[in-house]
Amino acid sequence: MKIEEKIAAAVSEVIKELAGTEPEPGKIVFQKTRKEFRGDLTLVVFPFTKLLKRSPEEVADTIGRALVERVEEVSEFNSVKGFLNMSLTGRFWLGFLGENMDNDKFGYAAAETQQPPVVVEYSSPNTNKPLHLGHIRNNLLGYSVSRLLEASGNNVVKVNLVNDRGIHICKSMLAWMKYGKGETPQSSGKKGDKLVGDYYVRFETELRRQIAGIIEKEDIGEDEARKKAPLMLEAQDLLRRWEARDKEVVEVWEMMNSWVYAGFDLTYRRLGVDFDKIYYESDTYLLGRDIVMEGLEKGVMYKKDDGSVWAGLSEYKIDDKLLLRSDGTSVYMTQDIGTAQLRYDDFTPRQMVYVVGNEQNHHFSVLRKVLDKLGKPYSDAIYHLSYGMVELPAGKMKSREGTVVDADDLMDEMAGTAARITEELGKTQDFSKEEKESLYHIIGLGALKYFILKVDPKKNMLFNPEESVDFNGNTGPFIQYTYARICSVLRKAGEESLTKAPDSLGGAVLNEKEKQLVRTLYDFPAMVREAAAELSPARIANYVYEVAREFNQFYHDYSILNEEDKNLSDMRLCLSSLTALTIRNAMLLLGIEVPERM
RNA sequence: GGUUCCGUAGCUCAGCUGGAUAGAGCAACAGCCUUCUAAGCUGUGGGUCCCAGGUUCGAAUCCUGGCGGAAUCACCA
Repeated sequence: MKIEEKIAAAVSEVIKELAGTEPEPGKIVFQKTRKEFRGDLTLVVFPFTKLLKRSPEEVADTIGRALVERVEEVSEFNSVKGFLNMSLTGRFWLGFLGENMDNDKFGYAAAETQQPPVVVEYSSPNTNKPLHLGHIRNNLLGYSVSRLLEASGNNVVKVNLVNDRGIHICKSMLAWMKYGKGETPQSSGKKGDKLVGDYYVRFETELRRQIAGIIEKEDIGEDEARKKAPLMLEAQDLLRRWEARDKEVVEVWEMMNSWVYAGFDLTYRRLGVDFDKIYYESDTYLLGRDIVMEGLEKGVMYKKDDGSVWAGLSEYKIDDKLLLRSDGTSVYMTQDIGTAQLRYDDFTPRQMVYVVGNEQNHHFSVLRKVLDKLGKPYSDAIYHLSYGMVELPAGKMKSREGTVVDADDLMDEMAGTAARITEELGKTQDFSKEEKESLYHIIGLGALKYFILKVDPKKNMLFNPEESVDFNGNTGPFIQYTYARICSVLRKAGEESLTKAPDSLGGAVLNEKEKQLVRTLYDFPAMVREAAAELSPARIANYVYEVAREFNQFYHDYSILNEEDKNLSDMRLCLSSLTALTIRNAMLLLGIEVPERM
């Protein structure tokens, strides 16, 4: 039983004896005692003053006295204006330390294998352009949330839904067919996704030229001109040929997509994310159409005179949603209906998490309602993890203005900065070339990932390419550095004294700083559960920063290896060891590696 | 216009289901390396928690109404 539960039970007991009735269980909540007061746990007693008909001070004192008497782990208490601060015994904290210092999985719960899984969809790229900063936030969130769910005992299936068909794909295909002269990644040395992206840009450039010409000649609006532009008509024709399985078109499509996938694979690998299953829209969009047709037969959807099929949503006070165009082709919503069904058939998950930007909030709320109308049992299992935009100092990223921050370029820059700073500090003089490269990658990505994940997912965030590459303060490298420092101490201490250490724990007394650190480490398992429940890596990021900061204070103030009292020295080694484990495990939940030297 | 989200120090962000005097980092200034890694530590200055009501013993946090910003409401994805 956790100590909080034990104390809560005792509090409940005391109140029952005095007042005759037990307080509601939810009213007994503990918080960490604030630094300026003495104690480890604080109970707010205001909720009980009415029940006991006494002043907050009296209530706090009464409960405090009873707890010291009845709960052996509670050593003393003080009360300030209705706040009951209690201290736990050194024995309790040292016991916690000894039990966990060797626990590689500290903070992680074992998977409940019987439970149906949670499916997490993330990344979901289009195959017409390379990944950029926005995708990075998506990928990091999706990966981290998956790890969080795993660490709190869930079975998790990570899936990617690749949007590999549609008019946008046809645009880059068309440009390549018209202007490409057979260029391939091999012939040009370009990364496949970059090459295809270049042709997408080329299409847009040529298209704009045509539109401008049409507007000038015919004096019509831009939207109208766009519809008439020959390139646009050709792209639409290409889509129709693709849907008709035209051999030539399908070949080009397969070839260009394979280039893109090779490019994505490299980016994913560098980013450190992966998937258990990849869905392709080209495989699933027809299923959605079938389901919609079923809905039509059952009468939950309706057909307009022009042949288009709609879901009526007036009962939810929102506009009806088109599900099939008048020409019978499907839209984005149709396809998502299909993939939801497929996912349900594949895994019967208890929850389906979609990591998708907040610009699609409306889309997902409609998706749930449509699935509900269709009578699908999994409509409630759909959860849209909606995250905010990544903005640049100049505002939103715009491909037209060339302000898109490319994922590969960004990772290169981060590693480059890591290399420059590390060399300046002279930290890697005895590193081999491979070791250096690996380290700079770890630090550069650590900085990037931490920077992005420490922000609450639902908030928009600002990314300043000039300033964001900070390695001091509340940053990934700071936390990695703390870890490397601890490793250095542990290396010097050697294996033997560390394994012997728990035996001598009994003889040590924790000072305030040490106790504060242990207290923070103690919170880690609960923190993982909370972060998983909220699907918020930011909680872990901010927590692990606090751990690192507290350790550095302790490290600065007290000597570990040069402490003469052997009991103290050993205890501090244990404390350092558990701190390192906590930092490592927390960072791994964020998808961030930690180096043993830096 | 409807809906949803956001608004906390000069800047970037924390602040858990309501709890004590609202916290970090960056930037500025002042200190600390013959001692386990100074990517560190310590200190100083910096706040109308957007505004106004309400609920409560207690509100940055919950409710209502404003103001400001973002997203969305496509036979786009």
